[in-house]
Amino acid sequence: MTQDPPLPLAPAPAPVEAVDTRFLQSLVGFNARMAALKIIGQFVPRMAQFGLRVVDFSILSLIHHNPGVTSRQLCDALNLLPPNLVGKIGALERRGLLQRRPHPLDGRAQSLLLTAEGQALMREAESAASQLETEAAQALSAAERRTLIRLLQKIHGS
Amino acid sequence: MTQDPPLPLAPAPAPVEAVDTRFLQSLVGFNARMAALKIIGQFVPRMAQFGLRVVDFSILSLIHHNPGVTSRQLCDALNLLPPNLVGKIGALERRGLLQRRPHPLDGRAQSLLLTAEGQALMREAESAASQLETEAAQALSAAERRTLIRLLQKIHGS
DNA sequence: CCGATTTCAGGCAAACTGAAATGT
DNA sequence: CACATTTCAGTTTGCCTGAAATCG
Repeated sequence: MTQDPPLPLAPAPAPVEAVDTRFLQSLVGFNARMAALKIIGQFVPRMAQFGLRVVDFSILSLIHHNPGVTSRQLCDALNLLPPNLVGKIGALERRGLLQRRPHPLDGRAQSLLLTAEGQALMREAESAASQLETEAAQALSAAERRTLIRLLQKIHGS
Repeated sequence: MTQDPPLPLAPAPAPVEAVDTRFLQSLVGFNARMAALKIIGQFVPRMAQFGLRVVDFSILSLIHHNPGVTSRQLCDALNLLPPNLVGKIGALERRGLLQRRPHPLDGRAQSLLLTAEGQALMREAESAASQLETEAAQALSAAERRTLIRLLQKIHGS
């Protein structure tokens, strides 16, 4: 069983001056991922000022605007798995930012809501998020930003 | 040191019927991330048929269209760190999909190019990717898809 | 001598799987 | 009894930092 050494396929690969990314850039998924990484890259240090990760901000924001929401509902809205949410909720509770309460209708579930401290933190954090939004999408006009959000929602909301 | 039991802040949290996600949906980053996750979620099983992860597909696609490209150029184009790329390149080389060659101008770098097997695989994989693209963005017209890609590139290309 | 490219080694955080406890 | 919600334990994966080797 002699194994052939891999044959030289091209005579001599000329150095690549600029990488041609046209095929990948023709895919919506590639562009959406790159754009998300860029914006989130700017988002991370802002939220770090509040001691929050991006996912923590998402969780607290949903609880902020939906007092009494359950863990299951958060998992559905944020595309998280229940075991991953447990630790995050626990950490945020130990920091005194949210509370767990028995659910009024379903004894299995827990109602989540922000403490006064959590509400104060989220007012600042959401203000910072909205401000960052205008900077991150600085390359876009207001109309373009609205169009972009509408088209993105057509994808992940379908 | 008596620790106060967390005060009941709201009288009694009423059950949340539908989660209000309007604030998060006002952020470009949130929508871009959710859309990317949805599309990539459809992308993963397709690429698994070729034994490829999404990042492997991106790497092989760039080498396919840029024979002779270096690892450093791939890292810049795909937002990867060099230590993370080494193992992936090595695995793809052991599978016989690509080759490493000495760079003609820079002795530190390596020229990467696909083997005949790698080229055949990527012809099929890229065809599947293009086909999936039309299905994933089914909710969008051709004009909307072009607009979406253009706006996303305005963000991650700036 | 300094910087860039590639590579390896170790540590850290996040993800999924499986299963148990509780309640519908 | 079947199912849903929450939680815990174990495993795996991936990402990042630090440093070595090679070369410009």
